[in-house]
Order: sequence, then C-alpha cells, then structure tokens
Amino acid sequence: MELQKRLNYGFNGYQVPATPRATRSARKRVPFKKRVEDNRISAFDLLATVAGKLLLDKESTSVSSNTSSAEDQSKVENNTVKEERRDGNQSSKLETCDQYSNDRELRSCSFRESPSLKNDTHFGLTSVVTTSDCSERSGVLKLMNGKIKNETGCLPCKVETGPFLCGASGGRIKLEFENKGPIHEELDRTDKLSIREVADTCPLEDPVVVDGKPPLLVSSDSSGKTHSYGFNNHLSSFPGKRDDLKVVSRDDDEKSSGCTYLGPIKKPFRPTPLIGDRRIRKTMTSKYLKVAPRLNDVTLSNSDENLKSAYCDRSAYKRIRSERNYPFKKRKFLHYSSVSNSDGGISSEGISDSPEQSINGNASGVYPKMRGVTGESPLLADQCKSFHSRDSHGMRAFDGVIHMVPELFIEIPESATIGSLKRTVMEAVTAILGGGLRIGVLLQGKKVRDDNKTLLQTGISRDNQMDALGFSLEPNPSQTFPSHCPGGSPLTFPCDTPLPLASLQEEAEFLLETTFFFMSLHGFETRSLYPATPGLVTRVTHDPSHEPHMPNLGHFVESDHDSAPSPTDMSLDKSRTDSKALVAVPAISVEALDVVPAHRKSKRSEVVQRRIRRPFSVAEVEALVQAVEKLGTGRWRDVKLRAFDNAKHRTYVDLKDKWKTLVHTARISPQQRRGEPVPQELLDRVLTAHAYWSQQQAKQQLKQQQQPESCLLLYNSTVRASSRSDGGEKNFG
DNA sequence: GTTAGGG
DNA sequence: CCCTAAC
Repeated sequence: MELQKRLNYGFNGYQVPATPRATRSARKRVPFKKRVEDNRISAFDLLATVAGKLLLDKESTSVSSNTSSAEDQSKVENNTVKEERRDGNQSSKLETCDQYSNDRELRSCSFRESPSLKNDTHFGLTSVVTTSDCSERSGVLKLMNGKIKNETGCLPCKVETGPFLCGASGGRIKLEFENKGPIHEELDRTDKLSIREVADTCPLEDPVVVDGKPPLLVSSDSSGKTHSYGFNNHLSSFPGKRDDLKVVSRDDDEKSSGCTYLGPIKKPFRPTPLIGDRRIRKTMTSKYLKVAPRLNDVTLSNSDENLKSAYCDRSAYKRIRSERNYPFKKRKFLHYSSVSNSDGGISSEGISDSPEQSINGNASGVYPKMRGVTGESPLLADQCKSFHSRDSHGMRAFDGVIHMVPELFIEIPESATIGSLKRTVMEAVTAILGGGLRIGVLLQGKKVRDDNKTLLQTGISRDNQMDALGFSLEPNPSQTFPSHCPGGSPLTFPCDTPLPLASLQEEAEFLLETTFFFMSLHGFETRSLYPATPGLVTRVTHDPSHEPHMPNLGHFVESDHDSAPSPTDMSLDKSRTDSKALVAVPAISVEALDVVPAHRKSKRSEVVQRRIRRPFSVAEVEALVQAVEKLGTGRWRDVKLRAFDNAKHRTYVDLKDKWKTLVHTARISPQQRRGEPVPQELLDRVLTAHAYWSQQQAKQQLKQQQQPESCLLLYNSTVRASSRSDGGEKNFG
C-alpha cells in the first residue's frame, strides 16, 4: 500500500530496501538488506539521540537536566498548561481524537474541544534528551512577539505576530521587505523586515478541519493492520527490541500514519515523536517517550511539486498525497505509542493539532487550536492560492496528526538579491530554529549560488517558477556544532550507544549527518555543504560561504528542444521596483520522525536534490517513438544517442522510463491519461512498436534458450563422436 | 556503463 | 524520476 510504498521510498524518494522486491526473488538482495539492517543497528539509536540533543542544544542553552518523570516535566510547562490527568487517562484523549476517526479529514482538536491535548502538553522526554524549559523559549517568544532582532544584530524586524507556539511553531509570519530597490547583501541589514502576523485571523473557537487523519492508535487501526515504519521492519532482528513500542500507521487510503505516544506534547515546537522504535528503546527512560525536539516546520516551496504546501487547498491534499513526489512531505506523522498494544494501555494522544500558540503570553494553551488550512488568513490565503492551489501538498495533512506549521509569508521585491532572500528566510528560520543554519535557495532544484543576483535576474518572480523555488537548510559549521569540542562536549551519548565514536572525525561526521537528518525531519530539504568525505572534519572548519559547486542557473537550461525558459534572459533593467509578494512559504511541518533517513548512507548523507520533473513534450515523444520503432526496445543508449543526444537532461533511463509510461498510457483509456495529451497516433505507434519489439525480444529469447540446448546436443554428440572415434575417454581441454 | 524493472 | 540489481 501506500504506506508501504512510503516506507520503501523513504522520505526523500530514496528507496528503502526494507522489503525485497517481490518480483526479484531470484536476485541477490540479501546482502543489501543486510547492509541496511546493519546500518540501522549501528547508528540509528545514536542518531536519534544526537538529533534530539542537537536540537536542544540549539534551542536552548540551558538544558534542563530533567530526567525526572513526566510529572516533573510537566511542571516545566506549567505556566502555560495545567497539568491534568497524567494518570493514564489517556483513553480520554483517544476519544477526543477518535471522534474524528471516521472522517477522512482530520479535524484538529481545537483547544476548546480537546482539552486533552491542551492539557497534556508535556513532553515525555527522556533523560537523554531533556525537555527544554519553556523559559528557554521565552527568548524566542519575545523575539516573535515584538521586534525580531536578529541575534547577530541584523535585520531589525517588526513582528506583528500572533499565535506563535511556544516560540514560533504555530505562528505565521509575514516577512516583508520594505526595501524596494535593488538590495545588496549589505543592505540587508538595513532592510526593514516586518513580520506581520498573518494568521491570527482564525478564530480559535472554530475547530479546524485539517487534512489528514486522526491519529490512530495501534489498537484503533481501522484496517486492523499495523505497519512498521521504516526500519521497524527490522526491529525483530534487534536484540532488546521493545514490543511495546510500535510505530503504527493507518493503512487505509489515507495512509497517514498516526503517532501515538504517551508523552504529551509540550510544545508545538517540538512535539516530535520518536524517531523510531530503536530510539525509543534507547532513549526512553521513563514511561514517556522522549520526543526528539522538533522544529517548526517552515514550509518551503520547492522546485519539486512535492514541496508545494497545501495550506490553501485542502481538497487537493488527497490527490497530492497520492503522489510520491514530496520527499519529506511524504513523511507521515507517526504515532508512537510508548505503550504496547499488548499492554493495552496505549496512551496516545493524537497530536492532531498544530498548535499555534499565541505568543502574546497567551499561554493558555500549549496546544493552540489548529488553524484552518485555508481562509483564516485572507492575506495568506490569497497568496497561497496563487501557487499552492494547484498541487498543494499537505504538510498540513500531517499536521492533522501532529502539528503545526508556521507559515512564513515573505514579501520581497524582485529586485532583491538572492542574498536578501536568504537572509529574509534565514531570519525567520533562525527565529524558529535558533540559528546555526544557513539558507540556500533552490530554483528548479538547482542551487542559486550567486547571492548578489537579484531575484529577477535569477528568474525568480512571482509570476513564474514560484513553485520551483525552494530553500534548503544547511548546517552552518561555524555555529552548528559549537558544543562539539572533544572532551567538553555537552553532547553526551547514552551509555548504551551502540556506536562508540572512534575519532573526532567520526564524531564530526556523525554529527553532521545527524544534523542533516534532523533537518530533514523538519521538512527542509537539506543539502550538505560538505559532501561527506573522509575529510569531513576539516571540511567542517572551512568557510561555509564556499558552497559546493553547483550549476548556475544560467546553465540550468540545457540544450534541448524543450528546454525551460532561461531565467537569465531576463534583463536586470526590467527589474521592477514594486515589491511583489514573492513567496509564501509554507510551513515547515513539524513532522514526526517517522522515517529514518532512509537514504542516509552510512558514509554520509547528502541529500541529493531530486531532478526536476520535465514532462516530455509531444515532440520528444515523437522522437522517442521514432527511435524506438527503428531501434527497438532494449537499446536505450542507442535511442538516446540517436534521438536525444543533445538533450542532456534526458538520460537513456529517462527514455526507457518514458517508453514505459507511454506504453502504459497507450493502454489506458484517454480519460485516465494525464498531462499533456499525446496524440493518439503516437500512442498507436507506441503500441505497435512495443508489440513488435516485444515479439522480437521473445523470439530472441527463444532462440537463446534453444541455443544452449543445441549446443549441448552438439556437445554431446561431439563427445560421443569423439569418444567413439577415440575409442576411449577423452576430455576436452 | 547499460539494461531491466519495481517504486 | 529514483533506485537497485544484474550484466
């Protein structure tokens, strides 16, 4: 099912070889699988732990050494939430969420409606990762509440914010560049960045329907099936696995996995469910699961359609989610249940809320009510519609299960530079994440490196390519791991860490990976600045400003008949001074750590940008068909050379895939076809050619099958003849 | 590096 | 489009 699919795909389109391919039983896949398992065993626990730790470190300098029970932890957030029924009253919570279970759409429990959520806001953190005190976030809150002041002193921002969940997670911000003229990086400092709260227009009283499904408990899985998520499949192979920890997900059409966990969510900010069972097992000291802290999700529009946030188009969610093009969006919120089904005492609170907390001290709820995806903010809504409606993805959907998503709305003139854009986004993100990260700008999946170029020059404008714009979160080595000095590292690993770090380098590498992992979890596309190589440590110290070589936008367009419009064509002169709403950035979804970084290689995880989708034009199809008619299937390299030699972005694999889809398209009814319609004539040719070459192939195979036999016969006869002639034994060779 | 095939 | 396996 979809879920399984997701599992296999991982969160970034990478296939997680958790399950062998059904049709490839004959192939050797064991080794690979084994490899995967080994990796997991060796690093996941640590990863999770470190991830949480990193986050905490990042978010708060003072990590409370709170290893105490949930009660103690709850006190921490006392000021905002009154603790109530911590006593196994989880069932009621369930009910709260269950009431929506029948709905295809998850209704987030509003504050009012789901007191349980409201009340159970404490995280169940483990000793390993302790929850950060609310006070820790106060800074953030203030930050958001009033003027945003960059810690570095840059970008004075006005924040007219509204609901910001414990520091940002729930708030929607509008960042607006008031500077109209061309902006240089230096100018950024003087730019006025006003952040207006945009989202607070939604009445809290109204329950908001959110895409997604109500969190499900293991026991409440409608389908009766429980799925292991990600590496959970391998749990059984782990010694000491916890049966009681189960990541379950719903298997119905919605596929959203619910994450149930005992520990209440303290902050929307980091209501991160556990990364996985393994982690749970390792890091959980108390009954409450530790949740890796989660950042707010900032939804970024990405070049890949996948990244379109779905705030504005809830209805589209379903459709979208069926697609698998959104690496991290795909990640569902898992509900982790610290309690085993076997225990029967599943306490789960569906974190079906995306808490948006009023920053204004309205601590009334840690679990602010969830805002509707659409409409609550006219301003935002409008903007969103402009580019989200088409294919909005529902990070929000996940929110239904977990939480919130701050929406970042940025207005910036097209004349602004990439650097400005980065800074703008950075400001917002920094406020949320606490710094230590860098922002990268991606257009059409390519990183835009030149900070001095204006948006217009780069090809970023409101009218075009908005959905091609994305951001990446990158670790800023200079800040990211301040605490990783050998010896004095606050980052202590649990004793049971299965992966003792042998060297500093290893550590650095690991941390970096962890960071990526972590960031990925928060919905950012991440890209390693430092391609993991053995020399990582030294690389870490390099100037972060030196980004890895990336193709420039100008080179983005490849020589091809269907090449994308070159952004470079735009002249600077045309840059308008009027500020256009540039990007609405959706939200970072605080996603559950549902999926282990599947693509994470034991070496280093560099999240590779998925290539942008480039639908084949009719002309291309024509060329392809023609070539295949001539060359047949199975000679894709030749086809490529013959018909697509100058189309660099079309690999022979692409052509092969396209042929595959063409065949499929030709076989389905026209109503079922999507995208640019391919002339029936072509499709007919496709079928014809396919049939012909398939036949040829069959014949060939038949021949080859017969060949050996004939050879054998020949051989035998030869041997016999030889034997006969020799009158004795004779061996060849 | 290609090809095939599943996701 | 991605990814892996088999060649």
